[in-house]
Amino acid sequence: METLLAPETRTGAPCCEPAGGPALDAIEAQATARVLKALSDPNRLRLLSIVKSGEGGEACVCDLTEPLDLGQPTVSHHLKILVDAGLLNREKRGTWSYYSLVPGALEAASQSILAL
Amino acid sequence: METLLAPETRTGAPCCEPAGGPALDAIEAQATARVLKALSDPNRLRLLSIVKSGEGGEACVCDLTEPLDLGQPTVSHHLKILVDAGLLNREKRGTWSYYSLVPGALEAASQSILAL
DNA sequence: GCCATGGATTGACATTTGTCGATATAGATG
DNA sequence: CATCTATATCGACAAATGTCAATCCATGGC
Repeated sequence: METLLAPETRTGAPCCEPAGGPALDAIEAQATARVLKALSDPNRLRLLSIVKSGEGGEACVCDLTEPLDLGQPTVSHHLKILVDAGLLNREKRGTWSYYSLVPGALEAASQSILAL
Repeated sequence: METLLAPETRTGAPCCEPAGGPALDAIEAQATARVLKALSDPNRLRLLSIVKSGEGGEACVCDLTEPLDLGQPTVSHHLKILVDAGLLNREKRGTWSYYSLVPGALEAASQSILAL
């Protein structure tokens, strides 16, 4: 369940690969696609957005169910997908589960597109 | 690394909402998800990568079928999805169809993640 | 005109995905 | 303990997705 996205499987360089690099192989493509697939649903994008703009950068499920107009099990399911993709963090405090962005995860996903 | 270049699809404000900006609405989320969904398949990522690193930034279907180990109809299908998403351009020259990246499209997709 | 070739389209099929209702679990509260 | 509340998980189901084989459409060469 450790599906954290590989930060720089491409090159050792931290950024800015020049044009003309070799095309990605099947393994890299699959890893990148796994994260982008988690981002490819409108409701999950809204979840991330709400969490990001939430108080203290976090939100609990009860804050997320109503604005999306989805059932609680469905929201929980989407949140699990985002956690599994390494994009969200879950912290349980009392009865509530608080979700927050994994620092740098969205930036890494963004970079993976530019690195094509 | 501020959320720059939020296109005018966002709010009336031109740019740079502070951290507490409003979350995306359903319409924006759907539009962003449509592009990211096109990017959420490993074979399509490889197609984009091969096209990008191809001679003159373009490639025809015959160049793409073999490295992906997929049938020609399947490759054509994926290419259509990428064209429909506004990521690839198709130009027919003679018998061949040449595909090339739409300038700025990948950068825009990348930004749409940061703009969450 | 006829045929070969590159590519798009169609139809079918198995797999995955998004959603919901029902149920289970875990912490708080009486 | 009994119960309520917030979440997670399970089972089901319709819809979407990725793939292939077969077929159709253009274009170029004879």
